[in-house]
Amino acid sequence: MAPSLESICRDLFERHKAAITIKKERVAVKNMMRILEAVFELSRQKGFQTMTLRDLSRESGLSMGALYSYFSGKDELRSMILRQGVAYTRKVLLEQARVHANPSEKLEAAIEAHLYLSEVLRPWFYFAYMEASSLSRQDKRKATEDELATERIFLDILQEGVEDGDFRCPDAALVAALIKAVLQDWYLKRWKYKRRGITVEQYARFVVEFVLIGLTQRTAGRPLQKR
Amino acid sequence: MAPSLESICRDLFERHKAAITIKKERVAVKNMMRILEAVFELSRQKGFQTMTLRDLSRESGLSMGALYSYFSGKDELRSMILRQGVAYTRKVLLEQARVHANPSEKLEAAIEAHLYLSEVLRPWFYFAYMEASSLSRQDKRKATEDELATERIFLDILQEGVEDGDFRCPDAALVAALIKAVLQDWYLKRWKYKRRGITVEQYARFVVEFVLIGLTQRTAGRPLQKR
DNA sequence: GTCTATATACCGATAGAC
DNA sequence: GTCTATCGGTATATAGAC
Repeated sequence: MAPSLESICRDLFERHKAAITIKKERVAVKNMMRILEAVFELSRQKGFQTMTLRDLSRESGLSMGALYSYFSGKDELRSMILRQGVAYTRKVLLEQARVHANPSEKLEAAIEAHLYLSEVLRPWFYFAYMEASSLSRQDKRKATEDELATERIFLDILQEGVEDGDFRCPDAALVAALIKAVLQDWYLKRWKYKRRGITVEQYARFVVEFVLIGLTQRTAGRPLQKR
Repeated sequence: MAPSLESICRDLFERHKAAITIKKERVAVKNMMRILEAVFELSRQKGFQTMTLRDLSRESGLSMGALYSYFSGKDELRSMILRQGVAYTRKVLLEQARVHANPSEKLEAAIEAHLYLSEVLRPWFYFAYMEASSLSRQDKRKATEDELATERIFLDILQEGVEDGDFRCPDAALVAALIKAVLQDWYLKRWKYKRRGITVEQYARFVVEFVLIGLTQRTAGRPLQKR
C-alpha cells in the first residue's frame, strides 16, 4: 500500500484498538486523521508542549471529552504517534535495500526512498525529530535505538560495498551518519530548499552523487593540520 | 578572548545592563552562569517550554523573585540566550575565513572552528537549535536569517574556490547546506559519536576530507535513474 | 459517540519583608 | 539582592447530560 496519512492512521487504529473506545473503523480513522493533522500543525507552530488540549480541540473540531476517547492523555498521544512512525520507516527502507542487487543501487534506492517517504509524511517526520528529546527515560532510550537502527541500514549497505570492492571507505560509520544527517536536513529545513526552488529529485540526485564520489574517490587521507 | 561560558556570559551582562537590576558585575555574571547552566540542563532534559520557573529556581539555587532580577520574563530569557549565541558564532567563523589565504584552507579552518566552538558551547548550540522553532513570528524570521547567514559564510568560500579554479562545484548552495547539516549533527547527536569513541579531531578531519573530495573530483553528474 | 461544565492543580509573575 | 507568600489565570482530566 502506498504511504499516506490515511494508511498509516488505519494502521495506528488497528494497533490501538484495545485502548480506543470508538469501535467503528470508519469513524475512528477519520477522527484520528483530524487529530493527527491538528497535532502536527499546532506542534509546528508552537511545539507539542505548548499546544494545549483546548487548542487541539479547536483545531481538530472535536471536544475535549471526545479527544479522550482516542487517547488516554497528552503524553500517550505523543508516544503513540512516535512509535507508529518508526516501524513504518524501517519497513520501507529495508524493502528498498532488498529489491536491488549491487551496493550502489541499494544505496541510491535507500536514499531516495527515505527522501520520498519524508516528503509524503513530512509533518510526521518533523514531529518525531522535534519531540524525541522530551520523552520519558524509557521512551528516549527506545528512540535512540531507532535512530541507530535506521543508520544501521545504510551502514550495512556501505560495508557490503566495501567487501565487494565497489566502495573505498575507511570510516563507514561516519559516512552512514553523514547520510542520515543530510536526509534529516531535507525535512527539517524544508523552507530553505523550497525558497531556493530545489525539488526532491534534485536533492536526491545531489546526495547520491556526492556520497558516491566520496565512496569511490577516497584516498588514504592526509593528516589534519595542527595549529 | 578564548570562548567559554564565562566570557560569553560577561558579554551577555554588558549587553543587558540596562534591564538587569543587579549592578555588581561579579555577582551578576556568577548568577547568570548558574541560571544559564540550569536552563541548558533542564531544557535538555525536558525542553524549555516544559521547564517551569520553579524548576529553574530549584536547579539554579536562586529564588523565583531573584530570577526576575535577571530577566523580565520566561520569553525574554529565551530570546536573550538565542541572540547572544548567534552574534558570537558569526564573529568567530568570519575571523577564521579572514586569516587564511586560499579557499581550501579557509574551508578547513571554518569547518574546524565551527566544530570546536560547538564543542565548547555545546549546550548553547543545542538549546539554540531546539528552541528556534517555538519563537514568535518576528524572532523566527530573524532565526532563519541567521541560519542562512552562517551558511552564506561557507557558500562564499566555495564560490571563491570555484572562481579560483580550485573547486569543481555546480551546486555550491547544496554543498554549503550539506556542510551545515553535518556540523549540526555533531552537537545535536553528540551521544552517537561519543558512544563510538569519535573525537572532534577525527570528525573534523573526516568532514574536511569528504567535502574536499566532493569538491575536487566532481564529474558532470549522471541522470537520476527513473523507476 | 460527542458534548458542556467543572474539579483540581500548577504556572508565571509580583508585592513586600528582610 | 534575595527571600517568602500569594494572586490571577489557565492547564489536564473527568463527570454526567444528551
